[in-house]
Amino acid sequence: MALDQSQRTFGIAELAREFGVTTRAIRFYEDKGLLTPARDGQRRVYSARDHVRLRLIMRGKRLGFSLDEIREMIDLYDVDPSEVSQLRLFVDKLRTRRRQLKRQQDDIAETLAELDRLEQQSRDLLAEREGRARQAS
Amino acid sequence: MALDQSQRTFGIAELAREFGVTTRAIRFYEDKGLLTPARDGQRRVYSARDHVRLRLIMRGKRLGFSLDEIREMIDLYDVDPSEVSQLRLFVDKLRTRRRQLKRQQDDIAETLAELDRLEQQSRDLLAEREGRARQAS
DNA sequence: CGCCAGCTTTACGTTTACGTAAACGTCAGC
DNA sequence: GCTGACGTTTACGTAAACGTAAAGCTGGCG
Repeated sequence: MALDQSQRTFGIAELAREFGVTTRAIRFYEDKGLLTPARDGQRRVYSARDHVRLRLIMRGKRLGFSLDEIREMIDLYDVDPSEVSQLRLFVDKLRTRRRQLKRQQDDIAETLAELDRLEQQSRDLLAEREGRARQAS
Repeated sequence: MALDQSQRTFGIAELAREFGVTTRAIRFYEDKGLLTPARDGQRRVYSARDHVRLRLIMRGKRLGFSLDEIREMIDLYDVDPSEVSQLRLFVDKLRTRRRQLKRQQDDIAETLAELDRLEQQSRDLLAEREGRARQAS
């Protein structure tokens, strides 16, 4: 019952610093419906929920999703479970997203394997040159 | 010594069909230096190497990389191992790319975990409603 | 020969995701 | 009461990744 951390609010510059984006970007996300901060006069006040959402946005961006796709994903967290038909559609979206992410996992695995191969190759080459350099000295 | 599959060539429309992109996109990748097809008169002729490169391009796109980044990654396969300093720089790029990919792995793992949670939640809700529906009948 | 399918170049248009500048409000501190 | 830090809206600019005509070559087929 003490001070509840989840009740904190944030300023726009504060969020910008924490997540390494510009305030312009944060306002842009609001325009696109990804964030809906409260107002104190005309200043934006961000809740803990907005904070979470911004984290989700950044994660989505790192995965290469468009802001539209990210909004879809974020909105999944706020789905209203009252309508069954909506719930089925919701589960369907989950599946689609899951397939996409699994494909990304596979793509990453392949790429990492190739990077390993390339690194081993160049490591060998460097060692070989080191060896020859020692021979020549 | 029989017919070597790796010596095949491809037309632009053929590649477009196989990878599900437009010919416009393929030409665009050429403009950006990602592909360098040979010419037969003024027609483009794509080698097996170009075919591989296009596959790498598509994979990079699925991972959300920009064409510039993809070109950097692709060029890693063609690095000239003659200069040691270049080789060290090369290894450095490998590390950078690897870190980025590992971060993506983590992001995907987190997201998939949340999707699991959401799906379980909605599954429970649907089951509950099914139960109530049976009760009511 | 005409014509179509498939390729070519050139060039302007479009969407996404912000950057950047202008012009103004507001509050703390000297 | 002015300055400076921080915030606001409005609006034009821009880079990336193509889309979409427009207009022309070119090989084969009936």
